[in-house]
Amino acid sequence: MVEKVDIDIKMKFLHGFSNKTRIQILESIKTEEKTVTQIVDDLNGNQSNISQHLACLKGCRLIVGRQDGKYVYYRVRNQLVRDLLTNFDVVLEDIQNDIACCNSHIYQ
Amino acid sequence: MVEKVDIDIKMKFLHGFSNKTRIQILESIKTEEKTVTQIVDDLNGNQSNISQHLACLKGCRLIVGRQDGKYVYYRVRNQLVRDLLTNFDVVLEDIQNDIACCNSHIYQ
DNA sequence: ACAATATATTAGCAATCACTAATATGTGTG
DNA sequence: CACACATATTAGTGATTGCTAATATATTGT
Repeated sequence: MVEKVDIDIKMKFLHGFSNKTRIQILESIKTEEKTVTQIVDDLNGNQSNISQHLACLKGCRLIVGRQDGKYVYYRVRNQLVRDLLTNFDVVLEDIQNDIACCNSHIYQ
Repeated sequence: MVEKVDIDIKMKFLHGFSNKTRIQILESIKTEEKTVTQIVDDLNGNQSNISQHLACLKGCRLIVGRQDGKYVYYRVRNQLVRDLLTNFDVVLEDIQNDIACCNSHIYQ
């Protein structure tokens, strides 16, 4: 049974998924925690930019960080969030199949 | 098994969830199809605005519309998308519980 | 064909967002 | 303490987004 959720908290949460860099970060740390530098290298990104998106994802409660010496390791919050990320791909695969079979659809 | 999905198509898809009005539309038609006017009334929204978001959601492949006379009925694409919407609430409930128990967390 | 209703589209503007560069903070090491 | 490295923060700017109002298109009934 799913309880009522506040729409504004929900939007803050969903905001986490609305940017390509953030999605790439989530995918990068979906199965293993990584330091900021590792993520920056992974995405071939800008350190400042990645740090900002990490702060955003942390604010959205999608990831958690732990400090270890001079490194900060980030990981996806928990299995529920990982499942949600997988669920995106499941739905997307379904959509892509549909687009593939029915070329009468105009993909805007 | 989940296949590779194109990141840009994925972002287009996820864009559908990044706006409060669009989420409200999705929730409004999650279990039953509705006309544009019904949705406008439901959300107490602006007709032009809602139409634009409906076009966006259709482009994201999250909803489908069918014309019946002078009405257009919109509904959530399929069960997979409905499940995804439910999944949002499941994860969110978990996050809210966590915020509720651990007030040492600063919710920015 | 005309009026009424339903929906879509367009244009313009204000608000939000994402990026870069520069700088600040924090942590370990010689 | 000074230096190197890791990460965070800030400010500024260009791009994207979402809203409203106005208008266009489509469908039905008379």
